Amino acid sequence: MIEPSLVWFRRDLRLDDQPALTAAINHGGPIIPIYVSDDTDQSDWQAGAAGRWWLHHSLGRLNDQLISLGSRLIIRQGDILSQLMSLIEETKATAVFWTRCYEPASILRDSRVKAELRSRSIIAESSNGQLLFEPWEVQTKEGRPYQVFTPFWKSCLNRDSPAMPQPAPQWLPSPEHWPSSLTIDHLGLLPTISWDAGLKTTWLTGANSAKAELDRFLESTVFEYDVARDQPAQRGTSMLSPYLHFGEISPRTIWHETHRRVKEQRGGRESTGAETFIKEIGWREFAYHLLFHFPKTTRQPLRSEFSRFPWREDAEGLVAWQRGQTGFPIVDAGMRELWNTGWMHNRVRMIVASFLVKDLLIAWQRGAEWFWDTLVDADLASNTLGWQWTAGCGADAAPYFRVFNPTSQSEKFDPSGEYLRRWLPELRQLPTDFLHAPWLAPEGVLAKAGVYLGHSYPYPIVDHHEARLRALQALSQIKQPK
DNA sequence: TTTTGAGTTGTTCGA
DNA sequence: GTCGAACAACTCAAA
Repeated sequence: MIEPSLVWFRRDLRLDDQPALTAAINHGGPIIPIYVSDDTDQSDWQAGAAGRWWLHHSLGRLNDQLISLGSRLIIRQGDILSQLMSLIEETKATAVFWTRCYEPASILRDSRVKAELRSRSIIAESSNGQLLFEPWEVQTKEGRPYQVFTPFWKSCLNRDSPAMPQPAPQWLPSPEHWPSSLTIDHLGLLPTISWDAGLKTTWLTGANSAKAELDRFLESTVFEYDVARDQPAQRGTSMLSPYLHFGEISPRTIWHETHRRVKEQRGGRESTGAETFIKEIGWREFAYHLLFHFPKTTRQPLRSEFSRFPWREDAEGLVAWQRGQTGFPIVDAGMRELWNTGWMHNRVRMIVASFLVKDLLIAWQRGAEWFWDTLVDADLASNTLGWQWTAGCGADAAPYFRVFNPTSQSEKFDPSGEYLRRWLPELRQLPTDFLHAPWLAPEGVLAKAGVYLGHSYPYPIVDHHEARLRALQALSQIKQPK
């Protein structure tokens, strides 16, 4: 008889394309799925409030799925290694399988856990279920990590296609006796004051919902993706980011399903939309590649000259930005969408980020921290890449002169003002001509729409024209002397 | 070693 | 209103 093995779930909350689970099945013997919440962990970048909310619900969905296979999820809390050891002792398990995480703190923790387990003659195996390509496998001809996306992605596409996803098992062998388990509620992942109403109405968590969302997207949206993804009022993006972050869907599934659907519906004809979409998955890969090779970039600029950039301390500006009270409708709409739903449209993320970093000259790290706490898809790799890119201090840095104009971005990507009206009820009555820049509206128009600048909606907290010049000036300051 | 081409998402200005 | 050029210079990756 083969002793049980533990399948240690972390950010791979699914049962299909789940190599850790496959490894346990192949190993033989009963399988004990576990989740350990480490409340002793002091490392940087603990899951933020929105991410914890998502995790709570997703653990429930994973448990549901396991129950339907005759299994269940065992929940523990405490130091990882001691919890694993106590489970091993209790269940007589001789093997632990898990899917790799790539955050610097996770790598450190997992390699210690692996070494400790092996030193106790426990089988400890990790596998890749979260990325199309391992960060260390993709390298330049000189054997170095890539720092520019295009050659990185070209090199990825020249490699063998990612493996086909494995279907979920039909049934899981269970132990005679289950070890004790906490309830998910016990982990205290939900907020104590209920600010999560908007999250509840926006999201269905879990692997089944992820699959449904992918199907919806691949039905037709993906073929318009290259254009529609820039319209925040539309549902033109996949909205798969939180599922990807928690591993409720795997990038391999997205990759193969997308290619399959393009073949099916387009008979092999190329689809710019689908290609652009897969490229976005490529950006996620690139973010992990960079985080793996440059772990300090979560706090420090990749381009070192930016460590002397003259960022401003501006507590008031930061709060106005966080609360969606900057007086720039597109910025405020985005920040309120974020606060309400735990998500923000990609185009708007760029606009609000550019505004914080360039118009307010507030350090990108402050923005990254806010996103980290409020996004349900908060992902250390993507968040770091995104903010460094916007600030111009990261890989593929934006040219110094690329400063988003919030008004023209708004007019260009939300021409009808539908997105603005959705999130800014106090501006709903304004004619579209003045909606993107209410401070330019005549008194009479504002009064008729019930808008009282400085009262019902703020005046712009900066003059964008001046702020742009100030940002360009600040950037010129850090240019290499001579 | 040196050279060459290229680099996610923009804005403004002037013709 | 539309269009092309200018906006720094640098670094990366590959030949």
